[in-house]
Amino acid sequence: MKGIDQRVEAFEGQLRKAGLRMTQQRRLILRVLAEADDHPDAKGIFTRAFAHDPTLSLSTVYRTMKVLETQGAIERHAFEDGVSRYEHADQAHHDHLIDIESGTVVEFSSPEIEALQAKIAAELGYEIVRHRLELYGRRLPTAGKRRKAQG
Amino acid sequence: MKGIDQRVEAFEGQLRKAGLRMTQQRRLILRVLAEADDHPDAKGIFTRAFAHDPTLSLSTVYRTMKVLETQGAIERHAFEDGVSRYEHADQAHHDHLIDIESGTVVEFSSPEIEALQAKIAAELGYEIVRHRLELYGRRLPTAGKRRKAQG
DNA sequence: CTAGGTGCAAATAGTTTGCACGAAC
DNA sequence: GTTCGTGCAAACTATTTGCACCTAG
Repeated sequence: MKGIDQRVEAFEGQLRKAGLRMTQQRRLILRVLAEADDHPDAKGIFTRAFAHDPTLSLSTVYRTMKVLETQGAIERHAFEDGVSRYEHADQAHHDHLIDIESGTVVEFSSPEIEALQAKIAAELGYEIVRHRLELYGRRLPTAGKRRKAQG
Repeated sequence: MKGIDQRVEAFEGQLRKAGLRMTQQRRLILRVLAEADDHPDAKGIFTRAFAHDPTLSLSTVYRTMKVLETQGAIERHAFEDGVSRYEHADQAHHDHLIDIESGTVVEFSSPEIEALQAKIAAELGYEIVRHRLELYGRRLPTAGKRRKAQG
């Protein structure tokens, strides 16, 4: 897991490399994204950034998100609630499990599932460009000690 | 695969059982849905139905879709384009592969993937209520003869 | 008859865009 | 000094809703 500052620098590097300007607004939004460990939507990002710069506008957030998505610096997800949610893309690919009661998003990854997806697609005559896998579930009433699946 | 009329009757039965009225508009929308072998959005359904009854309104389509979804008679999907797309639910569960060039939607199902999903969720302490799996791909340049995966 | 359904228009919610001004390079 | 980016307000798209009228049961 990268540190916040490294992540902001990485974002900045991506923008510069693409010949884009590093404005105060973008720097601020980048920092908010780097600090986020959840999947905020545009308004959420705006709210957090607005606290540091009350002149920021929501349009700028949307425009910045679009730029960053194009650069591949962030990923946009559209969960069931209909709004676009974002997360920085400096991490390994993963899918999401959404707690239907609390809205909590848990990340996981499964190479086995990925492999099966590729196989199925190939059988249908397709090559997968990207995919979306979301599990919507309810917390199991367990005694305790569970840990994060990874692998 | 059920016939169109049987499907319309099934829809009608579901509505009646729920104590809801069978109006001309609903009958028409039901027929459009029963005849659809794709995944139309509200406007698409409206357009097809409107051809048979120019007094129909888009609001009625939306309201009807909501009722049908509540009854479990149809399924609503939100693919990447952002709009809600619908399909009748009188078929076995399946997921979708979307051709990113043509927009064509191919259906498939994989018990292996479903099993893995359940396993992963359980490891995270969750029970799956529903899920969403969409593959976005490009057609492979093949010589020919491929068939629908089903397994 | 009368509760539920419909059409229309207006309201929402999320997101995008035109324009004039300001800032990064 | 140019060009790109920003704020604001207005536009847009998908969907929902209030209201008066209509119709299925």
